[in-house]
Amino acid sequence: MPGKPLALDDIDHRLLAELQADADRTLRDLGELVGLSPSAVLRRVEGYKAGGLLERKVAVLDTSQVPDLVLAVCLVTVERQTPEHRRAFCDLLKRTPQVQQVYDVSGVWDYVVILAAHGLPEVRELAERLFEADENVRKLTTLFVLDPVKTGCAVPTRPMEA
Amino acid sequence: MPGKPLALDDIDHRLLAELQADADRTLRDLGELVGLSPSAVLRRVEGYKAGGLLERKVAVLDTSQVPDLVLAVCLVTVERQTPEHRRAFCDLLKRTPQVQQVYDVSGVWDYVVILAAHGLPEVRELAERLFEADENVRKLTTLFVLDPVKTGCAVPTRPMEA
DNA sequence: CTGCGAGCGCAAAATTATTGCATGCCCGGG
DNA sequence: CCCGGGCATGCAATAATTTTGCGCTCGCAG
Repeated sequence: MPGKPLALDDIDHRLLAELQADADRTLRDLGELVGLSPSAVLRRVEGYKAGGLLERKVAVLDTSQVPDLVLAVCLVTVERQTPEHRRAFCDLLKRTPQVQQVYDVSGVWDYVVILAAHGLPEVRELAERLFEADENVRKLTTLFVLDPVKTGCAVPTRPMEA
Repeated sequence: MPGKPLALDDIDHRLLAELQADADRTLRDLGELVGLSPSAVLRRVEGYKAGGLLERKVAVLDTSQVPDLVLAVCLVTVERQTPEHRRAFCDLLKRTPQVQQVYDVSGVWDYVVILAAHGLPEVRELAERLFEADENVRKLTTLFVLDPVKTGCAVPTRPMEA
């Protein structure tokens, strides 16, 4: 359960931006970057974790170094959106390692799913297992990624300055 | 420049999976997890970095904790794909913090772009600045994210077992 | 059979992350 | 205007973790 005071100052914003860009630095380095002592940085970071803002730290691999890796963007339209179906559908996607991201969206499509598989055959198999086998999925459009121009999950913590 | 021997064994795969799930663990913990001493784990991880497989470690924030954060998936179709335009277009996207991901895709659309902005106005402004202002962008479809069901950048390092 | 080369565990050494503590600052209430 | 109390910080001591050196074992090729 989130819900915390959440009052970030300029240093917090800079710290979060740095951590999202590269979380593999020492507290001392981060401290110098934002003008704070190592212990102060640690206490802030611990605060983010405790408050749930900072979810976790993860390693990011270079997709081009993984042999045969194929990325695909799937646009999915379902028949009817029942709560039960939605839960089952999302749970399956969450449990599937090859499913990188899932977004419930508004508009003509209902879901945008990003897959990361090994070779086209695996993409096809996933598409069948996850979508075509689902009675409730009406339409599926798969866009193959030719080039992952930019990747990451960083989000700006404050509005644009301009 | 990548290009390395790249011969991963079972332990490497498990280690990479663990690091992609949570990179904030000690070498000792990781070692116990895969059955290796801390120093052996370190040497492997250093190897991934040196080979370029492991790009970096990043902090992941809980998007629901960032006030007013709006995610959107943009499907972009361009007029003509010239190398110059492509470079300029991609560079601009790479330099824009609110642009989380960019995929060059095959099919009816040319690019899939994921935006993370503060409030709808910012999304609109970004859409104008990044796409509508570009003479070469012919069509833009924006899908607003109602719920980020699953997020992350983890990729499987080996084919499905089944 | 013998000579590498790769990778490992162990233990020492170097760095870092953590914790305790006293101080300075900002506010709200005498 | 002066007086706490809460809060965040720096510093220094302490606890851990990371990093390095070294000797050993295993698999393979000469």
